[in-house]
Order: sequence, then structure tokens, then C-alpha cells
Amino acid sequence: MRYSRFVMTTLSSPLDGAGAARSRATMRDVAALAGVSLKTVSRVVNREPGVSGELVARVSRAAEQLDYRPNLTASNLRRADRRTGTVGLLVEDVANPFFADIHRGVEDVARRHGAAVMAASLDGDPESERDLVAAFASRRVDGLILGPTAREQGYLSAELRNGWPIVCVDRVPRGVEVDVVLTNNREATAEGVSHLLKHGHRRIGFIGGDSRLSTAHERHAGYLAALAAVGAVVRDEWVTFDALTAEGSTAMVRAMLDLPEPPTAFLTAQNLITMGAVRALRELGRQHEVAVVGFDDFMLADLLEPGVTVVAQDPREMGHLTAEILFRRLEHSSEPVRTHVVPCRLLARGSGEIAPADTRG
Amino acid sequence: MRYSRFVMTTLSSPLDGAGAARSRATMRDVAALAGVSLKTVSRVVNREPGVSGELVARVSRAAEQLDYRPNLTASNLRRADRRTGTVGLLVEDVANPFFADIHRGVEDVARRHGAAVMAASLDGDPESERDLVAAFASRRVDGLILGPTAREQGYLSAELRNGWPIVCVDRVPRGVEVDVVLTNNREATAEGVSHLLKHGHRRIGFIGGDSRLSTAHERHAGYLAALAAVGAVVRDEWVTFDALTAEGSTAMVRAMLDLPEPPTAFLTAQNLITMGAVRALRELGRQHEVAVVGFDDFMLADLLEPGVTVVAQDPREMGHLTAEILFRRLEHSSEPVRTHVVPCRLLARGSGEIAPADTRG
DNA sequence: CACCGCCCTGACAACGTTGTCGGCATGTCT
DNA sequence: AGACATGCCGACAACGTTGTCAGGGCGGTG
Repeated sequence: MRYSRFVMTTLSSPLDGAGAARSRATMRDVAALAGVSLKTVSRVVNREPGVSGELVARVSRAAEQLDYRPNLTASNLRRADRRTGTVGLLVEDVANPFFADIHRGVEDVARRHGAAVMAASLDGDPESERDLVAAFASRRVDGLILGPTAREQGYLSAELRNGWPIVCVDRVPRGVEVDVVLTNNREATAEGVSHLLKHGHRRIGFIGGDSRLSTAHERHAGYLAALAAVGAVVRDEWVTFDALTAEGSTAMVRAMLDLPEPPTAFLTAQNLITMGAVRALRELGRQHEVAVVGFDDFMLADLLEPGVTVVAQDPREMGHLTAEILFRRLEHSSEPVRTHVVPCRLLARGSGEIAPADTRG
Repeated sequence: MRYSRFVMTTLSSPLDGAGAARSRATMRDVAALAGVSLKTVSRVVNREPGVSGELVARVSRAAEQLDYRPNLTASNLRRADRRTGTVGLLVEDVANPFFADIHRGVEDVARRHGAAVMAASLDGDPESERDLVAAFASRRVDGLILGPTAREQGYLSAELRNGWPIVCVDRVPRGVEVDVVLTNNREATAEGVSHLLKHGHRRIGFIGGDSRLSTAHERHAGYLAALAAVGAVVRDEWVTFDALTAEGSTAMVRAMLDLPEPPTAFLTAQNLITMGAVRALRELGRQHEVAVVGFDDFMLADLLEPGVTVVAQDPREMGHLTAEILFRRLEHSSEPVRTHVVPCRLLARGSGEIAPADTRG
């Protein structure tokens, strides 16, 4: 409950039903009612020492009577630290479970610091990214957490020069040096693919996400590395990108299974893609025959038949870490920029342990 | 892209790597560089008419050069409309898919109105609710969307008198008259229970959510009404509340199935509860024997075995509607308060169409 | 008694912006 | 030519708050 700094308890209030809407009381109003100066009210509201007990009581009573709420935006304007007690969060989609968990992680930390979180969704649109960064800058959020979607973040350097702390999450920004919190995309994907190799698969399909994003490339690199490590064949026709929705992924998996030499297993590089792939296999009745390892965990993955084996990220922890770094940077702005990696865990649940039906490959 | 009102395009900027952090440029700085008065800069930034083309160009160039960002908090302080271009959203948990969808719905509408969304999670804690309302009030968000969790919202009447628009969503507030957007909880639950009755069930368990919430009561009422309509037996031992997590729900379902006369079907009154119930049946290997109708849809419900029959809310639409009402009220504050109902749809997928194994009941 | 120091309080300016108003050109009409 | 409207621009105050500083009262000390 560290919001307390600006919270006055208005324990009771005469609720007269349809009272005419008056405008909010200001410090001046409180001061007038309490018969003290503006500054004394300010001192009481901010719990500054050096006000007699009697005046504290009188001012508090007056504030309660008027339902006074300090105006943080005005306070911010004048105060030395210039904090609005607000941080911005820009991610792909606040409704996507992965980003919703990051959001929650950020919120938890922000709240401990008495800060509120402004969040917005980018939907893969570079123009939105710039517009929303500008919108948050105009609102003077104390710091920004960004999951970049545009090809290039060079435009951020102007904001950084202005002393605005920025931390990126989930994806690597380009053209700008900031702290980043990432998953070990490459290694974790390689681990997932190795898992499939270990179970006998040699023809493994890769269904990737938005090819403009660093995550897609890193995961693809991990896929290639794992295959190369055992000298397995790599075929272009077993690799696709830009499965942007679950439906898109369903279609891609079906198409790939129609190849003359189809994959016997899939590495699906993101949560919605995995769901789409599972759906495709179900529709074809082949869910017990074609193996799947997904990137990202999701709810109910263990209750499907078969359970879906995944390489699980820890989005809540990523949110925590990202926010911690942001608040740290708000204090010590000159520390060197770092990249932090949150590791994944492979969770074997069934779909990744299916042996290849066609053992010629 | 209606954020444009306060967005200046800073197309290029010399990225000199480690430039010393200077503080943000103000209108005064821009005015000095452009050789005009402060007020002229203000006019240009706000696209007010009556500035010569030459000065517009000079000011724009100066603003770009200095990476100027208008300070919306200062502007808000002075402007007549007193808008911060920000709305607040307080819900149970921004990471819960249901509320995450509401959040996204609110965001879409807010963005069309050029507003940003501050969101926070209540976690069922009444103290948090009051603290966060106060925190948002101090930040002067233009309006508030609240999914109430405290037993009583009388404390809001002070804010309403201050002319602060508030709209509630998902749950009915008490002790205060505001606009509310709800699901037709009672009717939809009754429909779900009737569906089970139609398939021959007479012993139907009800696993309810937080008993302090209006939704739990309304859904329970729907359950009772549907049973009463066909003269079915109602037993206290077949009704529980306060399954606050999926795990809690799992335990309750298992316990209820251990009764001498266990239910042959369940109505699970919320998304996490349904997931927990499905898990319980799976663990017992009885998922094809005990019927389930869930309240709330969730991802992958159709891919489970059997597919989970649900009464589906439309949280995104609820978010849209709630935000529309809020912005409407920001314009016409004196319209009478209303309650809006967003209907549910029953989606039959298998789990709700299982006939009772024990047909004695 | 004069002086110092401490505690409490208030007057005033300032934060970055916008609303109001007044002034200077320039053009138009009688 | 004089009166008047119009277009463009700037000086100034104000929004609600906090930082700074000065002043009054009071007790203790030389």
C-alpha cells in the first residue's frame, strides 16, 4: 500500500444522493476552511514535519470535509523530482496471455514503488509504436517499457537524451542502446528441437511468427543449430514465418503436411501458433501421430490430448525483472546498459514425445 | 491515429551515441530558438488557426531540432476542459483472460478518443480498491471504469459529486448510482442449467466464485431458478462458493463427487473454476461421464476432450460498451444512469451434452 | 538585558502551459 | 482621406502545487 503518499482517507462523507456536481476542492479551499495558509496544507498533505499537532488535525478535518484529492499533475509540475508516479508499457497486445502476464508482473513492481501503469497495444504496427511513445512522453510517464514491433528504434535516442529511462522486453530493439530483458530464445528453441530429435524425428517443421521480429529469427536460428548439431537435413519447405494468428498457423501446418515428404514433428514458435497447430492436427485426426513442441506455455496445455510439450517462458518474471530495472535506472541513470536473460524450461507433456510414424526418414 | 492532437513528428534526429542527458525542451526553448513568442509556439503545437505559414514552419523546425514534446500535464492544468486524456481501469486481475479482454476493449475505444488507459488489479482486496481509486483520482484520470470488489462503493459518491465520471463493469456496485455494464448472469446461468436438465441430469452441482460478489449471487439465482422451473431437487451439499482459484475448484469438485449422492453434472460459474473442474474430472478419468457447463468461454475449450460446453460472455464487447458509455458521459454528464446488459451465448461442445451415467436420479 | 538559535508559519515565485486581451499592420468601405 | 474590420502576434495572468526564504514567538545563554 505504498500509494499512501498521496492518499487521504475520506472515511465518511454525507451521501446526499443527487448533490449538484461541484468541481474538485483545491488546497486553497482546504486552507480557507481550516484557516491556515496554502503552504501549511501542502505540508500536512505531504506529511512534512514541523507542523503543530493542532493544525494537522484542523487541516485533515477540512480536507476530509471537502473530499480533497491532491492534484498529482500539478504537484509534479512544481516538485523537484518531476515524477508523475506513472510508467508506460507498450506491448503487442494486452489481451494476449503472454503480454498480459508481463503486464501483471510490471504492475506488481510498479505498485511497490507507488507508481501506476499506463498500457497500450501495438498490434505489430510501427506507426502505432511511434505514436504511442509520443503520447506517453507527452503524458510524462517516468519511464517506458517497450516490446518493440517496428523494424527500427533509432527514434528513441532523442527520448533517451532527454533523460527518459527506457527498458525493452521480449524483443531486441535496433538502432538504440537500452536495457533489454529477453528469453533465451535460441537455446530454448534448440532444446525443444533436440527433444524432438531425441525421440527419433528427422523431418521437423518450423512454424515461425512475425519475420520482422528478433524473436522469430533467434528461434529459427536455434532450430537450425539443433538440426546442424546432429547433421539433420534442413529443407526450406519445412520452414515458414509470419503465422500471425492461430488461424494462419492452422493453415500453414495443414499445407506442410500435404508436402510429398511432410514433417513428422513441428516446432511452433509462439503461443497462438502452437494453438493453431494443435487445432490443425485435431482437425486431421493426427494429434497422436505428429509431434509438437511449442514455444510459450499456455493455460490448459496439459489437459489437451495429448498434453502439449512446450518450452515455457516465465512472462510474469520477465515483467518483474523489467520493471525492477526500470525503477533502478530511475535512481541511478548512469549505470551501463545491460541485457538480461530469463531462461525457459522444457515441459514434457506428451505431444513432444510421440515417435515418428514413418521411420524411413 | 487520433493521438495526433499532441503528437509532433520528429522525423530525424542526430543520434550522437552518448550525448549528455539534458532535460526536456519547453515551449520557451522552442520559442527562443524560433525567435517568436511562447504563445505562438502554443498555437502552432495545437494547430490553432491564425499563424502565418512562415512562422509555422520556423516553429516546427525548432521543435523538431530540440525534440520538443508538449507537456500534457501542464497543458491540462491550464486548459479549459481540464482533460488529461487518460482513463482509469480497475479490475480483478489484468492477467486473467476475461479481464484482459475487457481491458483491450476499453483500450480500443479510448484510443479512438485520443486517451490512454491506466490499469491496475484489485485481487479481491477492498483496501486496494479504495487506494487505487484515490491514486487514479490524484492523477486526475478523466474517468474511471471499475469492476468493484469491495462489499460497498458508497465512498464513490464523493468522487461523483466532484464530477468524476465512473462506470462499473461486470459487477454491480452497492451504495452508489452509476452506469453499469453487465452480463445477463441470471438468465445465462439458467440457460446453462436448463441445458443440463434437458440432457437428463437432475443432480447438478454448482461451483461458485467469490461469494461477496454480485455475479456469484446472480449466477446462483439462475441455477436455482432453472431447477425450480422443472421441480428438480436442490441440495445444499451440491452448492459451494468461493472457489477462488482453479486449484480450489479442483478440490471442491473432487469433494462433491465423493458425496453419497454425487452430482452427475456441474455448472461452474467462472473461467478459472471451469478449468479446475475439467482438471478434476481428468484426474479421476471421469471426463466422459460427468457433464460440465462452464460460465465464461476460454481459449482451447473446444479442443479439450470432450470439448467444454460454455455460456460465453463477450468481454471485449463489454469493454467497448463500457468505454463508450464513459466517454459519452464525459460529454453529457447529466444523462440518467443506466444498466446495460450484454447477452451470453451457449456454445455446446460436448461436455454439456453427456447424459447422466446413473439414470436412477 | 541583549543576543542567539530553534520551532512554527506564511508570503512569494516558479513549474509549463493556455485563455484573454490588446496592439500593430494591412486591407476595405464610405 | 478617414473610419472600420480583419489577420496576425505577443504580454500577461492563471491553473494547483512546492521550494525558498523571511518573520514572529519563545526559551536559553552570556
